[in-house]
Amino acid sequence: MKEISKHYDPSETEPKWLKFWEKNNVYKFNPKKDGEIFSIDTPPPTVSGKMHIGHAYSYTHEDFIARYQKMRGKNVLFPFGTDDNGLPTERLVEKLKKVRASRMKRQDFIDLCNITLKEITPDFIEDWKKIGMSCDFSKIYSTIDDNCRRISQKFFIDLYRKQKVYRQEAPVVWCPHCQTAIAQAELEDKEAETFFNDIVFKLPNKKNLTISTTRPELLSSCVAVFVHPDDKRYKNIVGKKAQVPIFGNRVEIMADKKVDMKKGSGAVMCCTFGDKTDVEWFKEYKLPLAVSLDKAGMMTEKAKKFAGLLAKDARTRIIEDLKRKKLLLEQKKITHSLNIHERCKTEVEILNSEQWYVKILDQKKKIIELGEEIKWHPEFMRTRFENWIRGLNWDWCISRQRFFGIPFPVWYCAKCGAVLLADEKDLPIDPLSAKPKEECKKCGGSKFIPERDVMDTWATSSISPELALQLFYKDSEVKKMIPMNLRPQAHDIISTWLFYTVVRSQYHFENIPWSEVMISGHVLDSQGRKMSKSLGNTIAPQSIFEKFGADALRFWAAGRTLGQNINFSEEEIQAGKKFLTKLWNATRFVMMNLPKSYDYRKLDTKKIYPTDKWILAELQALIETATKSFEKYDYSSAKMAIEKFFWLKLTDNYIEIVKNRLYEEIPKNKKGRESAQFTLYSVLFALLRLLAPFVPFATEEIYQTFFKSAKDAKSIHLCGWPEVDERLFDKEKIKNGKILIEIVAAMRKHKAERGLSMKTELEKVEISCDNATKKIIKEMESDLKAVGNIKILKFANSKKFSVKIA
RNA sequence: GGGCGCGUAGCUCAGUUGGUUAGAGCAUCUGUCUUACAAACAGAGGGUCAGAGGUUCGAGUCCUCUCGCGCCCACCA
Repeated sequence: MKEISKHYDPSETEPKWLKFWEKNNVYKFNPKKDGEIFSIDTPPPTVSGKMHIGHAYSYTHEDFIARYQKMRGKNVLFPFGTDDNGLPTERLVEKLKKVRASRMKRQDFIDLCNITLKEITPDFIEDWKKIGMSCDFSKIYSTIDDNCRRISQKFFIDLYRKQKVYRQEAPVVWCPHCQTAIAQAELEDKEAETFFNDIVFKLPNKKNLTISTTRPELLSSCVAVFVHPDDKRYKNIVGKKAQVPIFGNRVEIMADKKVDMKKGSGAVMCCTFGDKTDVEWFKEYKLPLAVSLDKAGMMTEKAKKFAGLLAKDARTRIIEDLKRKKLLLEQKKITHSLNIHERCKTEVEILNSEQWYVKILDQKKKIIELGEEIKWHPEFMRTRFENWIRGLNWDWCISRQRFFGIPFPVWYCAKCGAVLLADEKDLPIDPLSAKPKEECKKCGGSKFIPERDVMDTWATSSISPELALQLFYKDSEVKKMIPMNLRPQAHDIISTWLFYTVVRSQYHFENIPWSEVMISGHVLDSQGRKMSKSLGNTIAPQSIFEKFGADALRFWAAGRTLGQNINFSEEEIQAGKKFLTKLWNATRFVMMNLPKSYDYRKLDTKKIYPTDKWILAELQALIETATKSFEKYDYSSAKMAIEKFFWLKLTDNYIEIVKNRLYEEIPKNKKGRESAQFTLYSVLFALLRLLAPFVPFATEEIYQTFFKSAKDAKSIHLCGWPEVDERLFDKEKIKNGKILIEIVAAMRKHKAERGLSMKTELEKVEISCDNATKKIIKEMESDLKAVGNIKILKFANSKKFSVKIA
């Protein structure tokens, strides 16, 4: 055999096998191929420049499963796509190109987005290949491409026809920075310091009514004052009017149980809109609308002399004004939490505006039930899903007053306002450039106003099963592929992507979108903190590929139970690399001791030595454990079992024990050598296949270098999952191996304690044991004597097992 | 305030339905050039399983409470 390096070098092998897999279509999906289909609704990553370590962590998890299923003989549909429309993409382009969408012509900005995506997407996807994803990369969808626009619009029309989507003017969560409506799921909390201001409202009897507020700038929006119905202090003023300071208008004092008597003065102003309670009161008591903030977060004419100011500045000016007029009694510094927009961290407002909504509030119970039909891994993630649904307060607002997104295929009749939908045959369309082909069905009008809004990015990604399936199936074939087998994703988007997909699937197909979901955790830094750019504790996966290789990274990612967060640790990744070196060297050893073009299938299995039967039994147990674990999506248990077998059983013990049989040149023990050769070869080959889902590059390199002969599968990943050989099935032998290892350990300890070399000859070893144990040891006597270099092996009859060494 | 997860060796984590003396890797210490691997190998030390109570012949594991950490949600006047 030619000289082969003692070290395994991922930087050399990984790019080589990437090319090989692509060239040989190893992961290409053929819908017509035989075998049960296993379909995966791969998360389309949001195009963001570079893959981050969290991606690397959760995408490898799903790849473990995809590769396992493939080796089990399933026809695995593992598609790939990118999510690249909506606000996230707009923000990325604004950052990369240093532009502001709001200051550009609409079409220019859209063009720039498309150009930018073309520039950055290929590099972005490259990292997903580098990490060893076994997706079919030959067909990729992008959520902004023509086909996705078509499907997204088609499904919108479906929602409209099924009356699951409606347009309404109502208070909605609004981001003044992005100048668009957003959904509840896009909110984050932020702790902030502010002042709780005690402000004087005048009562008709000239007495003062103190109102506490953090938002004095909304005074001009005040439409009522509320007190608690049981509050004795205010009993006789309910129904009377209070005068709003500075602005002078009078508003009714009303009683409602939502008021907290203990908070502030126990009297609260209701503005349209300061918070969610204001919205509830507005609706319940049919209060008038008083808008003092515009879509950009600036004061309106309603705020009179404060008009045109930013809310923040208006607050300062109003406070000054109140102070001068002696209408500000006290300012208390408090910390409260407020809602910010997750994309830009701006404090959100509630604004009245016309938006498209998908009905979800009337479906809460149904969606929770659907969640129960899906199998969750881990199970507790379902609770998060249910909690989120129970807490929902708004229907899902899907319209965005933005630019780079999928347009609504809708016009409005200029005369009567009726909605006119585009014809499905014409999709995808942009209502801004296309014109309807018919007249208004309601009034016969022929003038139309196009919808300028675009859809929220989740409105498209929530039909990802269909986007993925359409890469390989016709429109008419999609329905029969639902539910798909698996949705893999991380836990942070249970309330968005996962939830919305269940909703959409129910509306379009009256079915769950997938039968199982697997939810990954996050990567934290070595101290368990969230990784963030501001903390400077992020790790680029690209630097890990370079330093340790993708396999080492994958090995690390397999080390934590599914659903749990993991602390980043370079030492752990180092350990993965060490494992590969060991695997490489163990293989080298085996191959050095095999004849050329060895065919393990030829050996008569009746001639297997007892010691060899032990390791084969261990292998059988391992295959069973690994299979069971993978079926439960518990890849970390599988990995751990494989690792322990390899290191503790195979290399530390079995190989050491049979070495001498292999070294023997004289054919007096030809059978012993052949049995060891057969065992080593078949154990290692099985082990390699068990490891292939975790470390696809290294196992491919080893397979191609040492195992593959002309008639074998062209890749380890096409070799199939190892199976237990019925002829060798004997689990009882595991117990025999335990006895053997115990004796070996005793001899090693004896030598180590005396500082002796492991080669040192032992004059006499005496084993005390019962007759049954003696029989077992006797069977393996020659191996035992050889590994310990024992001159005389003696037995003593005793119920208690012990080893005496002289 | 509610929900979920976590708390096991110095560190990172396993520990299946309760069942001998609680495991692994990293780190530490001692030794070994041993014809796969010295980035290796052999051995050793190291734990009141967060705390308290309970169920049980038996609890890291089941129940109750308390404490600590993390995440999600609510509160936002």
